[in-house]
Amino acid sequence: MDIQYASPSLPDPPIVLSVADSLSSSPSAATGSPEPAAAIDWLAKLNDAQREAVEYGTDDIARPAGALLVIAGAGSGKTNTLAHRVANLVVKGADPRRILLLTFSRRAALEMTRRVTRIAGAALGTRAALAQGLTWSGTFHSVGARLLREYADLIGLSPTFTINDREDSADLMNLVRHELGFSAKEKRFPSKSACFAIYSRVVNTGASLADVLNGAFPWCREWEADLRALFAAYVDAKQKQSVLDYDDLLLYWSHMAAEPAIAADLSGRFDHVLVDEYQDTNRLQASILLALKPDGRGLTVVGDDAQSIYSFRGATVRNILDFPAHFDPPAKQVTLERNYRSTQPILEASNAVIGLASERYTKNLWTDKASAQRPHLVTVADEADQARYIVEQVLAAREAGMKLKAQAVLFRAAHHSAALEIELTRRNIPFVKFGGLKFLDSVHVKDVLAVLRWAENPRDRVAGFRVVQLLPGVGPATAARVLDDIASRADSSGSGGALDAAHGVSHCTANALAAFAPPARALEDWHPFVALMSSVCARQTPWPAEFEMVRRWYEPHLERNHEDASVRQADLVQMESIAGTYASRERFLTELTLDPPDATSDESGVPLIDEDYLILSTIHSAKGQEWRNVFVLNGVDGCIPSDLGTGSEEEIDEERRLLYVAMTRAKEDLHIVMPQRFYVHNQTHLGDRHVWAPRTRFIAPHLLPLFDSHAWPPVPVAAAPTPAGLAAAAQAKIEIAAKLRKMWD
DNA sequence: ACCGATGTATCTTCC
DNA sequence: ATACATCGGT
Repeated sequence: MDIQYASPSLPDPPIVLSVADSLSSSPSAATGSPEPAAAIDWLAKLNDAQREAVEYGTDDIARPAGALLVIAGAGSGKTNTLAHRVANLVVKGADPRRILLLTFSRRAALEMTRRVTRIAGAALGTRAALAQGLTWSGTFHSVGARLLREYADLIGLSPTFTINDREDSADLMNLVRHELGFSAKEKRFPSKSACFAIYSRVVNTGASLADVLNGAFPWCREWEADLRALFAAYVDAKQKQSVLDYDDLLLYWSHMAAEPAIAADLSGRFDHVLVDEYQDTNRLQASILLALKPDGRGLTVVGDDAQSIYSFRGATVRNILDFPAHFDPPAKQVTLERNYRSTQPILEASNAVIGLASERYTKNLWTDKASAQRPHLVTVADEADQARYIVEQVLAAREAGMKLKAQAVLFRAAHHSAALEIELTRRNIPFVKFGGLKFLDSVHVKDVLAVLRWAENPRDRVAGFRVVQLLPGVGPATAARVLDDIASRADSSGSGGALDAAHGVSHCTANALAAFAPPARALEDWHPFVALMSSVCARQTPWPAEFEMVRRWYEPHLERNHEDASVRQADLVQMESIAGTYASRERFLTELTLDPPDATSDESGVPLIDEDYLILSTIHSAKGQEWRNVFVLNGVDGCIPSDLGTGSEEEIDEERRLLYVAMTRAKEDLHIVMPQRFYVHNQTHLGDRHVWAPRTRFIAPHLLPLFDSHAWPPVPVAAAPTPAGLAAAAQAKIEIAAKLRKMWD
C-alpha cells in the first residue's frame, strides 16, 4: 500500500548491497561488472519486439533517447516487458531514485516493483535492494499527492492538506450548493453527485462546461450558469479548507509543472518516466507528462488502445493514438502482438468480438497455444441457475487440480455477483471480491475517519459537519453553527502565516467546542466529545493508540444508530489493526483515500494469503490480471453492454472493449454465462416481474461458430419447454400477480 | 426552528 | 442498501 515496499514476501536474506553501492559504479563499470553473460541471458527470454522495447535508446544511459510508445496487446507480456525495461535501465547505470514509474493502481505498482527487483537482481547477479531505490513508483494520484506536499509552500498550499474521496467531495459540493440556495429552486437542481460528476469531467477532459453538458449531461444544460457559479464556490471552499479532491492532485500537479520556476526543478528530478496503461489516462495526465518531458527524451508509455475502458472518468484513447506525433522526431513505436496467455480458440473469439468495433485497432493478436476447446456460451434459466452452474464448474475444476485462486468470475457491475455470493456462502466456498463498494464507503468507517480527518485538518468542514452530527440532538443547523463558531475564532486569532494557521485552528476547535452551548439533548454527550476532540487535535495520544481512543468514543454512538452494531464494530477493530501499519495519522488518511483496501470477502476480513479462494471481480478491477479459468457473468444485453451505457456509439464501443478485456483474461477456459430471465424489483407500474434478456449484442450471430453453445442444466429434449412457451407462462404470471394487487387498489 | 423518523426513488465502472 | 424528501413531534 505504501509507495516504498519492504517486500516482506520475498524470502531473500537481508539486503547486502545498498543502492548507493550499486550506483557508485559508473555506467561503463556497471556494464562491465558482474557478468555481461548474465545480461545476455536474461534478455534472451524476450521475443524480438519485447527486446526492442526493452533496449530502445538505452545504449548511452546518460543521454536518454526520444519518446517510446509500446502498443502491447492483451497477454503480450506487457508488464514483463516494462519491468525488464526498468531493470535494464538500472542495470545500465540509471539511478532508480530518478526513475518515475506511473501505474494505474497501487497493486500494479507493487507488482512492478517486485518484478524489477527480481529481474535486475538476477541480471546483476546480486540481491541488491534495487526496489528500495525505485522510490517513485505509484499511481498518478499518489505521486501527485507526494509531490504536492513537498512543494506545498511554493504553491500556496497548506502542507497539511487532506484529500477528499468522491463521497466527501460530493458532500462538500452539497454544502456549497446549499449555501448558494440552489437546493431550494422550484425546479430540481442536479443532485450533489451529478454536480460533482460534471465538475470532475470538466477538469479531467479539459473541455468547456458547455461541451461537457452537451455531450454527457444534456439534461443539466439549463443549469449551466448556476453550475458555473457552484463550481467557483466549490473551488473556493476547497482552498479555504485546505482540502483537495482526487482531480486536484492532477490539476495542481499539472499547473505546478507548467510553472517555469518549478518546472525545471520538477522535470530535472527524473531521468526516466515510464507510464503503464496509457490508454486509460486523460488529457490532464498527458499534459503532466508533456510538461515533465517536453521533448520526450526518457519518456516511455505502454498501453493497448483496444483495452481502453475508463472514458467515463475522462480517459481518452486519443492520448495513445496521438502520442507519437507530439514529438519531433515522432516517438518510436513498438507493437507486441504475440499473446502468451490464451489458447487459440479464446483468442480467436476475442479478436472477433473486438473486430466488430467501429474503430480499427492497431494490431491483431496471435498465439501458438493450440486447444480443441472453444469458449463456452452457456444458457441458464436465471441468476440462481447461473450461480449453481458456476459453483459446479468451479468445484469440478478444483477436483481436477485447479486451485480456486486460478479461477475468476468477472462481471460488469459489482452487484451482479449478489446471487453468486449467496450461493458461495451457502456452499462454504471462500471467495474474495474486488471492486464495487469498499468497506471504506460504509457509514461507520466514514464516521471514524471523519473524526481523524477533522483533527488532522481542522478546516475540513465536511469532516467536522459529519462528526458533530454524530451526537444525538445535533442536526445540520446546530452543526453549521458549531463550525461557524470555530471558523470565526480562527479568523480573528490566526492572521499569521499559513504554516502556523493549521495549528492555530486546531486550538480554536477545542476552545470553541468547549465554549459552545449545546442543545439540551446533546448536553450529556458534549463533554466527552470535547475531551476527545481536544485530545486528538493536540495529538496527546500517539498513533495508533489514538485510533483506539476514537473507536471507543464512537462505540455508543454506533450502537445507538445501527441495528447491526456488532458487525460494524468488528470492521472498526479490523481497521485498527490496519491503522497500526502506518507510521502516522497523516499517512494513514492519505494512503487510505488513495488506495482503499479493495477486497471484500464473505467473512469479515480477507482470507490469509496462503488460503485458497475464488476471485470475484468487476471487469474494471480485473485489468492486467489473468486466470486459467474465467467466468463472465450476465453476458446479456442490459448487463454487457450496461443499459446505462448505450447512449452513444462511443459508449457502446467502450462496453465492447470491456467484454474484450474480460474474455482476454482467460488462459485455458472461458465461460460466458447468460441467464435468460431476470427478476426485476420495484417496478413502478407492473410490480416485481421477470424480464427476458437476449444474448449480448457483441456476440453477433455469425460469431457463434467460435463458441461452444449449450444450455445448463442439461435437460431431456422432450421435457424442455420452448422459449415461447416459457414466455407465455411468464406473461400469465405477471398478469395474475397484477390482478391480485389490484384487489387492494 | 430544528431534530429524527418514516416513506420512497435510485442504483456502473475507479484513483 | 442508501439517499433524498416530507412530516410529525419537541
